[in-house]
Amino acid sequence: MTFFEVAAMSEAEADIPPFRYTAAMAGEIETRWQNYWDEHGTFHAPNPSGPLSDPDHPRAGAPKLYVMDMFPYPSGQGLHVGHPLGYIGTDSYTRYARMVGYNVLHPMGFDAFGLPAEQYAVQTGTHPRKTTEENVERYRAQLRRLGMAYDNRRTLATTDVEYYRWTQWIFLQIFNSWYDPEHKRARPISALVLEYEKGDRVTPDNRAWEDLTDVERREIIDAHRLAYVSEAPVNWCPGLGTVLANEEVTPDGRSERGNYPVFKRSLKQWMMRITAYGDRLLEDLDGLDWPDKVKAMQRNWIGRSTGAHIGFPTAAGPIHVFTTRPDTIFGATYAVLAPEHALVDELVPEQWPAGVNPLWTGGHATPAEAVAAYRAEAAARTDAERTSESKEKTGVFIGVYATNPVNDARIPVFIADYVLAGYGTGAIMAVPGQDERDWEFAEVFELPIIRTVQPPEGFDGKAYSGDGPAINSAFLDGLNVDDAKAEIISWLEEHNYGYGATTYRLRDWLFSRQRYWGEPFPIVYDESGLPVAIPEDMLPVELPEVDDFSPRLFDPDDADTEPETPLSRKSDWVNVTLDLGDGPKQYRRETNTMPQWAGSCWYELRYLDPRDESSMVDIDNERYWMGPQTEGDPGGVDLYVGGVEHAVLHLLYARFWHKVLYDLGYISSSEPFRKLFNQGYIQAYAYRDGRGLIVPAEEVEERDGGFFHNGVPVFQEYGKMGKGLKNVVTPDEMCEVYGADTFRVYEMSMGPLDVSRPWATRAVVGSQRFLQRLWRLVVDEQTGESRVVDEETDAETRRLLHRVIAGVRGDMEDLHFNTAIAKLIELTNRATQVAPSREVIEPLVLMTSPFAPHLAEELWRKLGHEGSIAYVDFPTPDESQLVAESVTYPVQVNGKVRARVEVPADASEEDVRAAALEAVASSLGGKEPRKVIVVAGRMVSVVV
RNA sequence: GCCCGGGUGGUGGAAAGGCAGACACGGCCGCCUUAAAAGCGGCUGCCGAGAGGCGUGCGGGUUCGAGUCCCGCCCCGGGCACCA
Repeated sequence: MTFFEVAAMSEAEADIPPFRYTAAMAGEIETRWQNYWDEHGTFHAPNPSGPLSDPDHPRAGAPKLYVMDMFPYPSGQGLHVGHPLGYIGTDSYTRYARMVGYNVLHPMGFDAFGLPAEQYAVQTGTHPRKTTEENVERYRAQLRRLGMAYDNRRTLATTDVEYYRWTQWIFLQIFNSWYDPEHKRARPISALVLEYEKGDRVTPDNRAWEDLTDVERREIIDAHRLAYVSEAPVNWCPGLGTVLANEEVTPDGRSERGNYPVFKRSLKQWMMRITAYGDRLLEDLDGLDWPDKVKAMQRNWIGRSTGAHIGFPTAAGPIHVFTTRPDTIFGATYAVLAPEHALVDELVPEQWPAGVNPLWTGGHATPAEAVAAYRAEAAARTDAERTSESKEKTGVFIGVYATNPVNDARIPVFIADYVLAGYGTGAIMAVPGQDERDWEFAEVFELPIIRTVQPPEGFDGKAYSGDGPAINSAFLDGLNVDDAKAEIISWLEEHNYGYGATTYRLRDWLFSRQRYWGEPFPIVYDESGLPVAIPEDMLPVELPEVDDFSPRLFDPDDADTEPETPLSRKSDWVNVTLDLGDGPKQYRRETNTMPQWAGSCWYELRYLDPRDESSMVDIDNERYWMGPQTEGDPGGVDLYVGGVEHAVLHLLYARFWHKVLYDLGYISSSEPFRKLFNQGYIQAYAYRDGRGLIVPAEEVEERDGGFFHNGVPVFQEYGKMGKGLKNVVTPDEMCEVYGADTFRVYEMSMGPLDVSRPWATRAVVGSQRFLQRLWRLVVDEQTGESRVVDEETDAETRRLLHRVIAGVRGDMEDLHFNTAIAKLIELTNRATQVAPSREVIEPLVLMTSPFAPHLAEELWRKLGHEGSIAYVDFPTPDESQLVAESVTYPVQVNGKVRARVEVPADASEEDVRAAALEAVASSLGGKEPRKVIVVAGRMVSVVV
């Protein structure tokens, strides 16, 4: 028998009073109130205008509060108790906010495109839409059972045709825009066309615009679009049959999903020009109320570095390097290209130059052989080997010398795998004196080392990368690093050797996937092979029915394969006749679909105005809920709660789309999420037997400090809740055995919302006892009648009541739900010891309602009120009750507490001092105190 | 290696520089009960019979007073990592 069966049985068989707050009683109350809320639309939030406006709503025109959770992907497993932690947190917080007067918007939706439904479809033939919709319904039912106060009119799933219609519409806005670096914002592509037409902008080859063919013009324009097709190296994953974004590839070169090998291949794919927004995505982080950790991760991912591009002349043309330390150029004693660098083949000479150091040639007869051998060696090395810390620097001389433009020094050119093809220009000037990696390389290959920054006195390291005066650097000597940088950059620009530059680690976002279950692109191709946008009035482009949902899959290790999309096999859909303005013509549809991130890039906007059929969102509604509140405020959702795992991917993409829509004037906020909060995770113990097999966690007993399964010792481990570890506990089981309110209170009282913690079913009973005591304060368990009396409570209880009110309010504002609940328990425990006075019980019920809403509604009724508790004013503390009548001062002698004295709250400092000294007289042993410190209201400290 | 978090009873966790361990789980004792469960009440950081002493990862420091602030370490978790 499982824990839950035992618990359910003992309850059923127990001889309990007829009106006790049991799980069965809770279940009945909870269902009844969930129905009431639905029928009355209790949690509908009024918009200022449009179909969702409601001037008669109790919060119409009130200050607004927009709180959102990261919506879930509805998996086939349903929710476990870890999932709703954040949801219960935001639900409790928003229920509180509603009671203190806010017009609260708190919606919920589903991120429903994605791989699992598609993979299930491939295996079983079930349409992913069917699986997805069933899973969404299951999630909805589970969340409803927990009493979530969502505005259900605003719910959405990214797979709804009416939703992805607008996802496609946004794609078209991005496609039809370009980034104007002069105005530092996106502008309509038509403005760019106009510039070319007027001759304000020159074409790449300087020909006049009117002399270009239509196709040539389109190619020029397409090259500026924020969404564009490019033939570029992408991450091709044969095992998944699709390409992946950089963010979806792990550092060891495998797919984040499925852990298949990923290969760099040049393929034609859709890209989003997120790099154009690099500066703004970086700088605007400063104005966001986000965890520093997440900001740091985004900064790191964007990876902006400023420096210079510098040309180092060679016989075959200049080598362009990027450096963040142009000030050290006098110390550049060699140059390095990435092994794959395109210039290498052009540079390599027939013969080694005379007198070459044999160490540099790798023992090869000619430079060409040395290069080929090194390339083969580098390609065979895994990434892990390549970057392993202990690895000695490798490389090979390619037989040519470049010229250092500042002093005409002849410097050898190497290829080495410590220079990456994908960053900067794929080439560096090596300055061993100031760069640790270059120093190591220089030691291996016996290259000269010249310091150009004076290290501080006593510096005994090798490369010195800190600040200091320049040395050995001609006209830079004596300048500090920053000044030397500025000086050398203007010198380089003046002499045409280089220019100041900024590079980013951030790459453009690979936006197409070779999958079925995603948004189709609103794009067709004409006879020129160039993309043509589907007009907005022809949206949505619906996902067609197909027989085979899978892309073509390959041997995961076979890099030499080509993607084939599921939609491409549907030729009657791919080849289409459309009238796009110049009469019916034949077109070929785009057969890629959008990545799963697309739908979650803008859902915060659609919640605002889900029924708007003429626009994505009405800007008046957007301005009310998300607009900037003060000068310099970026606007956005007031509180966005979710896991830290989305720190880079989702949050960076969503910010990017939001900024494009802002630039184009569709919305008033420049950031989607003003405040971000990362909730912790609930994990659980799992158990393995002697053979290493997982046993069901709920069947394990703990005794004598050990764990046993059917009497056999097992070993405890800790991890994510999941089928694999056989340690899943579901909210449905919790509702069954304890009721939703108990479950909610338990999750909120376990600890602070942002801390991860282990699940402990057996501890849930503490929350149930709390709610049962609260219930008993109001309801006679034998008769079901109210026990509450109208007499005032005693003075001490009254002071506690107001202290609790003040404390709970503060805790709620700070999302400190665990301490708020502790205070409510304290008040409840006090209230059970005195007469059940309405003066105490009503505010107690109100304060408990954000956490245990069904129970609170029920008790509010029993206290004689009508309607819902949802919009009743939250209790306000009586300030006069917050000052105690008397204060107990601990008295310290030399830092140790030796006595306590109770004095009237208004006692003077002298009186407190006198009382304290008298109380510790014996501890002083007749010695005269050297110093007596009285901290008003706190304590007395005596020093002898 | 670098950048963030975090180390408090048997457990989850509380503590504007001011009584360390609120609240809860578990444990022990008691009431109720033929009995058990539920419920209710009491005790529960460690050492000590007690008086008392010791206690917030370790070592220093500032302070009348440090879990909290400063310096140097150790351990755990997360992120990044040859990014020029």
